[in-house]
Amino acid sequence: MADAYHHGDLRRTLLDEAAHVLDVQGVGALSLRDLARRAGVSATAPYHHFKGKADLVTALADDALADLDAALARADAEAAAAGATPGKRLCAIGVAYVLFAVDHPERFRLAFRPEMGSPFDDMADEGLPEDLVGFRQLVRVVREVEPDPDRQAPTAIGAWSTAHGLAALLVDGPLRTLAADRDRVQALVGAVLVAEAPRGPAP
Amino acid sequence: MADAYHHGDLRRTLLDEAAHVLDVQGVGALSLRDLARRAGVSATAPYHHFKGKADLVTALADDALADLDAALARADAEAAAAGATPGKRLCAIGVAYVLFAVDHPERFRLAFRPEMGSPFDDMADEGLPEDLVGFRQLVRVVREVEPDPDRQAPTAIGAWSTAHGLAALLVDGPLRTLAADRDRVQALVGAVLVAEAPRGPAP
DNA sequence: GTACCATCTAAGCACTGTCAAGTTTCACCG
DNA sequence: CGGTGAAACTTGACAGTGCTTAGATGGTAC
Repeated sequence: MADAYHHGDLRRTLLDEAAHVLDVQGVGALSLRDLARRAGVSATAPYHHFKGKADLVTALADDALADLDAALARADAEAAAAGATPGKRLCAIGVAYVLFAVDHPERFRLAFRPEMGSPFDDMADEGLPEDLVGFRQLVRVVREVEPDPDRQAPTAIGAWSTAHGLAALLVDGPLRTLAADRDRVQALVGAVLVAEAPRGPAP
Repeated sequence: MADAYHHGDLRRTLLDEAAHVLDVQGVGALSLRDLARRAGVSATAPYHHFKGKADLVTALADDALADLDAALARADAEAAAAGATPGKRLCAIGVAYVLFAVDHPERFRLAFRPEMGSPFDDMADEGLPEDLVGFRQLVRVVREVEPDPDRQAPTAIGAWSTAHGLAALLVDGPLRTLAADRDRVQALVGAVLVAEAPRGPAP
């Protein structure tokens, strides 16, 4: 079955191996040949499953974005189950966003790094790929927090921007030294999100 | 003077050429050998001015960050000269931040991309390299907007996060399609920054 | 004038992504 | 059961990369 030829599911194996390399060594360490070696196949075997390196990396980025998305959806669902107000749910999503970035910096980076193709390349007119549950929930929650329809878009983009920016500054920017201390990160995220929260109906 | 040997200022030439390649072809297209070729020197000449590729790219990232910083400082100075309130100045800095990212996406990306070394590697305890004028001005303006000392840090980080996040989403994220339309970007930035502005003393 | 030293060159290694052509194996159809 | 076509994989090769080691060059200070 896994007898050299007809490996079984080489595509999946390559992606899994790539995810592992990504997490422990970073994007720069990704090499098709190395991945092939790890999977026990020849150097050119991956070309039967991906158009090239860029294609593989894009698939990996898709997975990474899906992971982030799942984390957001989970956080919102938990908050909702606990009976949180829309404001608190928005906050929970933001915290989950930043914590995901801090916990999986390489995955987070890759999701938003289009140097060889990006998950956002195929976008609907609405501005979001269809299958991003967590983000759709964000938009929905914003709609509850912000009653004025004209201000919903800026509010949603603003909330996302703040969370994303904070995550980026913690992962790649000048706040990097803080990222090691998870408790401090959580406190900081809370403080920032509260300070920047939209002025919707009080919680 | 520029007679093959003792090129004159190879280091500067290489960085300039690199900046050009960066702007028109992206980080991925940067290659030491190519840069050497463009400068008309042998493939290994750059190694007498940089420890390696990572070192050159880091220097380039430093330059990029300095450019961004200068843009911020300029924007704030102009706003201040026009007699803007602290709130408006903060907004002007934010707009300048996002517009810089949209106008020079590759430079912006590189400044916050530590794959081969980052401008933030040598950081003071305060959390910022000393020579970042624009950012120091940001902090100063925040101090005027937010009187409560305990909330100044979160407010400053929040403002920075929002601007940075919005910039990142416009450059690398799902808002990429908007980035082409500069007017729309400007409007969006205004709307978002107003929505997320700290609730300091009214303007 | 000569010794020094920063600057540059030349040759070579190990590695990469990718292409072209050949080989193996499986699934299906008579 | 035997054959056939296609998918999965291999071999071999090419151009390009970063980087190291060893040598050539030329301005500068004694």
